[in-house]
Amino acid sequence: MPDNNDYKEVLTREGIKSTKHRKAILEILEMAETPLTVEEIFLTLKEKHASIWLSTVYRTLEILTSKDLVIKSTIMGDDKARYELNHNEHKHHVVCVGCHKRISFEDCPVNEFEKALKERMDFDVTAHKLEIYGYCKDCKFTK
Amino acid sequence: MPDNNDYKEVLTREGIKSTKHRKAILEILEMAETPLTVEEIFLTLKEKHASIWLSTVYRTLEILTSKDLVIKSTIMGDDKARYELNHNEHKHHVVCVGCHKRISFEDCPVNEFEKALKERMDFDVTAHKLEIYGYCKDCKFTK
DNA sequence: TCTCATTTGCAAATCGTTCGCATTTGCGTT
DNA sequence: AACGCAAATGCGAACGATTTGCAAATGAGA
Ligand SMILES: [Mn+2]
Ligand SMILES: [Mn+2]
Ligand SMILES: [Zn+2]
Ligand SMILES: [Zn+2]
Repeated sequence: MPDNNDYKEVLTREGIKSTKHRKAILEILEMAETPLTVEEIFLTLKEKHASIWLSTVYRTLEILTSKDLVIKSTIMGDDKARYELNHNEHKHHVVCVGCHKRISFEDCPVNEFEKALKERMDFDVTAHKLEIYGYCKDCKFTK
Repeated sequence: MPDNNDYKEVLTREGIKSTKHRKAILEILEMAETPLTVEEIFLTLKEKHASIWLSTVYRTLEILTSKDLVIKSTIMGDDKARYELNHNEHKHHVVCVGCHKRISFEDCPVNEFEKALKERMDFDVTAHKLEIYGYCKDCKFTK
């Protein structure tokens, strides 16, 4: 749980200004245990009596994403984007379609496969997106 | 390349009416070699001098998707949905971020992994989404 | 402290998608 | 073949997430 100064350093390193909004948004993402929507972040800021505009939240998340400090994603059948802090770990999620719980895992089965793609079709992989859907142990009986 | 009657049969089997719009859209998806956006489908219909409204294309694709005749998807960093015929094969795509070429593959590395999830966290998998990004052999030198 | 590019406030626009409602059409029944 | 009705479509307006334009405020180096 870094304090404000840590974020200031991070932002400066990326060549962008350290502002109160940017630090506040990074803090909120740090606290979150699941990826948040723009609106969720916006409302959390409001709860903390911050005076901020929705478009500023959008612009902030956009630049933080471009600097790879934040990861943007969208889950199946959901129109709004979600954002989470980039901890630079390679992980994916299992999503319960019953209760919308998200459980992450780090032993990605795709890594190995990518090497084969390089061989097979001379394709240089730079990223991949994987998400698994189904019913968690609490929801399996209600499906 | 089925003729109109084949689609009529399919639509009837799903309990929905066989209309000229629905058959035309299924035909367009049949011809396509990549998933199409709603607008692309709409414009193709217009080229064929069809008199149809955009909202009808949306509604048609929605019902065809709900009947599992069509698959809806969105690719990273793209706001519009894309649709393709469901051939009931388990496949994924490698997408070139240079030229947007899509190459499908069927030897999915996730299938095995899903069994492990069942053991590890008692999670019943119903689906998964996997997409791999990078540079194809024609684009690797221009990146 | 001064300067200037960057960031934000604020409001309006954009754009893919959905909705409402009147009219038309497909299809099972007479 | 004509009939009746639920389903599908025409048409336009609304919606909701996101983007954009521009003037005012602010952070960071000189
Ligand atoms: Mn992975
Ligand atoms: Mn798969
Ligand atoms: Zn669950
Ligand atoms: Zn390419």
